Amino acid sequence: MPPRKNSRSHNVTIMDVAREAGVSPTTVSRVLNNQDHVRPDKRARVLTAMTRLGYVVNQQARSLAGGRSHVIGLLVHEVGVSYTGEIIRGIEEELVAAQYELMLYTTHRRKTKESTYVATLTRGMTDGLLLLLPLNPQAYLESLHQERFPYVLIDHQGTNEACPAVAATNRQGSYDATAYLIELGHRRIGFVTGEMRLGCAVDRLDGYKAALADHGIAFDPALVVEGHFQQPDGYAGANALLALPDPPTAIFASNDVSAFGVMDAVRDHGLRIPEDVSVIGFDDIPEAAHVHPGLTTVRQPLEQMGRLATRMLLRQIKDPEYTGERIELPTELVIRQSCQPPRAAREHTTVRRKRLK
Amino acid sequence: MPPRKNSRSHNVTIMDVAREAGVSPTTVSRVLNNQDHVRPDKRARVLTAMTRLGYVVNQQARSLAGGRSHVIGLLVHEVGVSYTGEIIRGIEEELVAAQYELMLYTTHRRKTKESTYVATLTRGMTDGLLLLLPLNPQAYLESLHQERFPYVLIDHQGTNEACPAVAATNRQGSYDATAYLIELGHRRIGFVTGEMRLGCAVDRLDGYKAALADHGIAFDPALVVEGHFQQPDGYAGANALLALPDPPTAIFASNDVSAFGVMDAVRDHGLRIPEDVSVIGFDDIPEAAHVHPGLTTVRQPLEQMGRLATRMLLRQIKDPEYTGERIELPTELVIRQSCQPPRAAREHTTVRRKRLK
DNA sequence: TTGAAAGCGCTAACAT
DNA sequence: ATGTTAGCGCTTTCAA
Repeated sequence: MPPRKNSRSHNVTIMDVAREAGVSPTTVSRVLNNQDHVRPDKRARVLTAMTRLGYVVNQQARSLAGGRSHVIGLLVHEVGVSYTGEIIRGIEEELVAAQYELMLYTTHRRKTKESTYVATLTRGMTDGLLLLLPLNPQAYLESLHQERFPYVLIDHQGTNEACPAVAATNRQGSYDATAYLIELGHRRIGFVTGEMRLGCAVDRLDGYKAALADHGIAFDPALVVEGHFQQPDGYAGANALLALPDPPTAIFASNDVSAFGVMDAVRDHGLRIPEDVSVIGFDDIPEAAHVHPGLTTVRQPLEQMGRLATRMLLRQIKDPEYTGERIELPTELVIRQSCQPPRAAREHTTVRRKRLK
Repeated sequence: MPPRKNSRSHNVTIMDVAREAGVSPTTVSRVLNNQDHVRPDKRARVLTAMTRLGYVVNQQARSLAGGRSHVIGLLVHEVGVSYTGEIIRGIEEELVAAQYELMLYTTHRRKTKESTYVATLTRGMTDGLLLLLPLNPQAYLESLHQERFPYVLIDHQGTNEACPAVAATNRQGSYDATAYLIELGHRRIGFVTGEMRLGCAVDRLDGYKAALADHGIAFDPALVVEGHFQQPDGYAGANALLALPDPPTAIFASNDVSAFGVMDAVRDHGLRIPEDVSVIGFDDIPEAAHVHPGLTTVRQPLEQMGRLATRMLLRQIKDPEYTGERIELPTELVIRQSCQPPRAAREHTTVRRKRLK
């Protein structure tokens, strides 16, 4: 049996490559790192030797010697949801291009105090950190900032600090969705909030209120129910909304997942979507297109957010001068089949049409 | 400004700890690795020194020196779906206990040939690999096996090789679900398959057929439609099934996600669940409980599968003699609200009841 | 443009 | 039970 890998067996090292190519290990290292001061022909010889020998760089040694680890960490709250999946897809794409690997950390994993946690993360294992929608990033940020460790916040703009982050135009997106509903003729629009400790949830509620105000519709607190971005929240919220003496003709859920809950509740009330109640979501996760009727929603460019954040992080890693920036990507209203004018407006339209004839 | 971490700044090393504790670096290393032959009092002194100095182990150095990297890799086909999320949850739990980190690899990321890919994975970065439902694991397995690199297959039993794997009793689970439907009185049961290149999909179809046969119901190929575990497959499949001259009274989807598609289709036909059509799924992902009506399904212990696989992998890493095993975890029928006896049977029951009176 | 040499922080023989 | 020593594979001064 061949010796087990990772034991004391001999791997192909830059020494071997150097010998094969007739150069020094240093030169091989230079080629490896795409540095200058290597004559093209030597570079070529090194490259050939590498492929011939099947050389694979040892990241451990590389980073131990003071180079980069070529690994970035992703601190994520919840894996296994489309929202996260889409963002990771974007991250991975950039990482492949940059020859980087991804270390996955879930926030709920440890009970140890944050400082130690971050210390572990930053201690050589990774060159930088991507923080995906952390509930309370302050704990990490402080330590990260102090150590001048590269990081980028994804979809988190609620903090006052001027830290590197990429998010979407939550307020505007929410405004657009609400305005769309209003323009369809809806006047009583229910709203299911997201986790209000999150900036994006607050922004979405703000956008809703702003659109109402701009269209001269009084804000009715009774039409707002609190949720936490989960499907059951949408279900419960819509049930409450539909039980109102004067129920809404449309319901806006702060994310697609809770919109699915809303759809279930509407149907459980024996009502149809969109004939009886219009439903609109936020995010445009893949399921939004797969559900029936197709969910009209506000598209967040999740994948692109992941990409941009990664690019920003990578740039920080390469260039210590660059400290990142705050980017807001535009949202976009994706119209599918879950919304239409309310009954009253439709009848009105019919009447008008008849008159026109 | 403090120097940027990971640059040439001085980190606390075992040398520092050794000095502080008045022992040799080796002893510190022994404490670090929970090895024997260290007197309790010295161990205590080392531990104190560590916390006092805020020592954090450097994994890179550790694995470079021939020890373990304390990282395992997870090769996953699709992140961002509950199925994967649940399994990862289980993996993480075990990893935390073992002080291991998780490296995430997605199968679609690279176009480079598999051998190089695996070489990269196995080259020191990770101590072992978890393969989550790879479509064609052969490419990896061969190389892995050859290098005697620790790995465990999760939810993949279709290969003939006797390789370490943990899966669920797909065939039995499917049998149970079908039998349940039959016992409710259903005779025409539609079946939406999964991705048939996957062993688990084949097993589930087998279980369906076996249950039919055992209950003296002829297998009708017209009642089986092919899918790929996706929601639109369930939708299309159910549409086809319901358009049949003699449509099924119940539909069994090979996984919950496609069952959601089935539910949509049933409702789009103006039919109710479970009054008109019963629907049953497979997996028991969290959404199955959040949907309305609650989806009756076959529970796969996903989280536990992740845990067991991880434990098996960790054991392989620690003990080179142990080469792993094949484990099948039992599935369990979770009854919610999406199934009930078919109309005919219900009427029949009513009649019988009346007679009994 | 190239190479020699000195570590990075740790583990693992091999002493003792 | 503990310490000494020699690397692991690479990057990085520094010198040529």
